[in-house]
Amino acid sequence: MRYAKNRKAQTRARIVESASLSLRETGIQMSIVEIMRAAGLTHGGFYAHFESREALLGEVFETAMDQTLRWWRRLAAEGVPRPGIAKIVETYLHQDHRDNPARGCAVAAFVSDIRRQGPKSRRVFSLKLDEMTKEVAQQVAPPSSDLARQEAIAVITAMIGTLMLARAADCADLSDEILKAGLQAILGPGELPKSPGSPCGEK
Amino acid sequence: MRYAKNRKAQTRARIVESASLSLRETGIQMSIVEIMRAAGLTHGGFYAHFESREALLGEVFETAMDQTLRWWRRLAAEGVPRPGIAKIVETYLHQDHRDNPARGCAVAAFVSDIRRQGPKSRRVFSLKLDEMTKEVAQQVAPPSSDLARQEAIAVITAMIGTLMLARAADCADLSDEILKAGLQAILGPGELPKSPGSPCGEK
DNA sequence: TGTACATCAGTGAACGCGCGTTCACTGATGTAC
DNA sequence: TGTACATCAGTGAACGCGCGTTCACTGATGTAC
Repeated sequence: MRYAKNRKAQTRARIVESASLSLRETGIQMSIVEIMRAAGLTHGGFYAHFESREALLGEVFETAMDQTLRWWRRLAAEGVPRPGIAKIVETYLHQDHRDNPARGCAVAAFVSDIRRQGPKSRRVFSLKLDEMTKEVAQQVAPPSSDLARQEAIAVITAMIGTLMLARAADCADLSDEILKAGLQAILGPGELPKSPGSPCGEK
Repeated sequence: MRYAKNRKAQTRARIVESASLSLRETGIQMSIVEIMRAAGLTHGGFYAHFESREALLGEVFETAMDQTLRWWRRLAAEGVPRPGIAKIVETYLHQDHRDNPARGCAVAAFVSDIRRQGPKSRRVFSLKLDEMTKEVAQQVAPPSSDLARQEAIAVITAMIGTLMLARAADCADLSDEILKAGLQAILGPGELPKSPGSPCGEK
């Protein structure tokens, strides 16, 4: 071997991470040139790591959803002794998350594109979504019932819908109003959240 | 004039309508060739009607959101004497709407793309969204209060989030479960809806 | 009513451009001696 | 330790393709006589 044994794997991971950011920032029309440049490489090297653009996409869907799932788990752990759900929802519907899509929730970033992907990517999406549902179900009370699962789904869809509309709104007033309405609808009219500890999705 | 006076306007409207369908079915990466072919024309004629692809896009955003708004108004009228909101939500979260995005809700079709549009399109989106919020606020009880507006926003975001996730799910079971969870979260655990009168958005 | 003309909505070939993909090459590094 | 060689991750020019856009042309139709 001419290079440290895991050097190629590290480069590959860097490309995936770069693509994960691009996907959430630019959308599914992100280009390979853009991804590779952001990873500090030139576009030609791409095919030493991936068979095609589509192959990368599939992997990025999975990686990004895993990141989001881990983020939620971290938040839930920080949320005790309150129900973990409150910490998740407050962080998710915070302005910092709204304003930083590139490091934010994967689901909100590409839900609308999944419909048009191949069966493999669609499968991965559904499986990861199911994992996320289970995680959230454990944070609502009472956990582990059919009702908890149904509630978890409702919380997830409400969070995602709220975030996407808040991001689409073009003036801060309307956008903040949407965030607040979503927050209160999910958590009830409790005290307003003090600025949460980890403002954004990653790092 | 060599043609009936409103012939050009009719053709133009046909292009917009074709683009409105394409936008919701294919997404924002719809092509001019595709739109014009669906309108029974060839691509070259496009620039006799629109200055650019972007100009068409802006007009289609507005037209499509207007169609959705009118659809909601029709449903609200059909929903009396029950609160009109029930009719809207039940129809919105019905399988027929989920399975026919091309003729369905404009907001769900392109919320995630609005962020990346120019200020004009973003403005139009926010204005139309505000109109939709007002319409829904009139259907919740008690209408015309600040609380009604906040509730209306929550209903809209929940509907959109639910629909988008249901469309992304790759198996019917999960997708139906999402629709049902969204429905119950918004309307409460009432009787399940009998198949609504107008299954889909348009016509 | 019938014919010649003028108009311009719509056609389709052609353009440049950015994209995904390929490929001959390079040059940094590990190995053999 | 020092030198020659082998490897292959990464480079960058080149490719075909589909896209948005342009433009010279056509042909259906309204108007003038």
